[in-house]
Parts: sequence; C-alpha cells; structure tokens
Amino acid sequence: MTRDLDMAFAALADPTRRAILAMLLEDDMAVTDVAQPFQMSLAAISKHLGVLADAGLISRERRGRVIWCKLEPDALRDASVWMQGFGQFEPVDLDAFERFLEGELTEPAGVAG
Amino acid sequence: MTRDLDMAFAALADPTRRAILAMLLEDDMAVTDVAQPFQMSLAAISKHLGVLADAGLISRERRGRVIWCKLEPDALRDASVWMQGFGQFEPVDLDAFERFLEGELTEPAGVAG
DNA sequence: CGCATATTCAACCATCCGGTTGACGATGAC
DNA sequence: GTCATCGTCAACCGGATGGTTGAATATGCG
Repeated sequence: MTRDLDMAFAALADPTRRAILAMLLEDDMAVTDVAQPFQMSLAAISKHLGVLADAGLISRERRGRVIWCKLEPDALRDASVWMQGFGQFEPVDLDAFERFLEGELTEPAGVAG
Repeated sequence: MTRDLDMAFAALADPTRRAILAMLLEDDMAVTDVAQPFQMSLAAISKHLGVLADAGLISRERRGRVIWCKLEPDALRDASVWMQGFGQFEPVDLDAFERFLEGELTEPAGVAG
C-alpha cells in the first residue's frame, strides 16, 4: 500500500530519526539510552520512536520496566525497492553508507559525538 | 549533507510526488501535462514540482513558454545508499518495483487510471 | 507500602505542509 | 497590439509535525 511508503519516507525525512535508526543498527536499545545523546526531552524522543514504530521501521518490546527498541529492516525493503527502480546507479556501496553514517552521527542536529 | 537527505526523503513521502517521479521516469514532461492526470489545481502541482526540484530529484528547463520537467535520478543515489546500508535484503528487484509502480499509478490519491 | 525509575500522555505552541483561489508575468499566435 | 496559454506568486486555511512542560502510568526495589 502506498500509505506504508508515505509513512516510511516521512519517518526517514527527520535527521534525529535517521540517527536513531543508525544507533539501533548496532544494537537494541532502551528508550532512555536512545535519548541520551540527544539534547531534547525524553518525551520528544518517545514521539520519534512512535513515528518510527508506526512506520514499521522499529518495534518496541516491554521487558520489565524497560522498553527495548529494535530495528526492523524489512520495512525498508519496499522503500528501497521503490528507489532502486529509479537508479542506474550501482546496487550496494557499503563504504558510501559508512561515510554517511559518520556524517549523520557526528556532524548534525542534537547528536553528541 | 544531512539536509539533502532530509529533503529527498520528505519529497518522497508524498504519493502525488512519487507518482510524478514515476511519470517522469518514462519521459520528460511539461508542467501542464504532469498536472493533467491529477485532480488538483495546477498551482498545487507546481508546488509539488518545486519541492521535487528543491530536493534535486527533478530539474526544470524553460523552453519557449513551456517548462520541461526532467527526472534527476542521481539525487536518489545518496538516499538509496543510506537505505541499502540497513538491508540484508536482495540488492535489486525490478519486478517488485514494477509492481509498485502499478500500484502507485492506478490505485491511489488523485491519479486517474 | 512507599519511593525511585522508565516511559507515555495531554495540553499547548510555533511552524510547516498540502491544498485552494485569484492575480500576475512571460511567451507565442494572429 | 491583443489575446489565449503556461506557469508561478501571494494570501489564506485546516491539519499535521516537532518541540516543550507537567502529570500520569507502569514496574522494580527495599
């Protein structure tokens, strides 16, 4: 459905949310720990996590009093397929991805190195 | 820069704009012709084209009194690279893309079959 | 129980977004 | 020059978004 794609792309359009996804790529994290590097309220991060979860990009599971956030890369497949259809560009370039992650995690908006 | 990625993803988050990109994939088009299948004002389409152009996803060139819109697939490369970094999924699936285009162009919001 | 921790909810605010309409500027046709 | 066509601009509107703060809801700890 096109609504799924809407939500996935909209979720990806925010640098804070992309940074969160990048963090979750390394490991599952509790909400508080996700929030720690950002200089915004926990509630704001909680909202961002809600957006990501609604888009299907992450899942959240309560274990004890901690809620664990987990990347759901499958949800990116549809969006990725959509985009790749436009590109004559080479399929996968992990080095370029690494460089992007570097940029996303250090340079921008609210993320402490 | 992360701003580029913000704008690219934000541009892709709207089904009208994705449909426009899909149309431009087949051929360059004048603004009026782009607008024709949609049931919204020309001004609205003009705004959408502005968003796509700001994101670098299309370019516009005036020729006579007609402005031609052209897909710029290069702008999708960064975004695509970003996303592929998350996926264990298979690199390119053009069949899946074809199916998506079908859905985008017939089923949804404002596009007449 | 009573308190601290983890997370969300609710209300609020400023801004952005997607659409509308009507006026306007530019170009080509006659 | 006059007129129709192509496209954008400007003002406006309702609803979404991204942030805040403060209260509320779990859960675990002693």
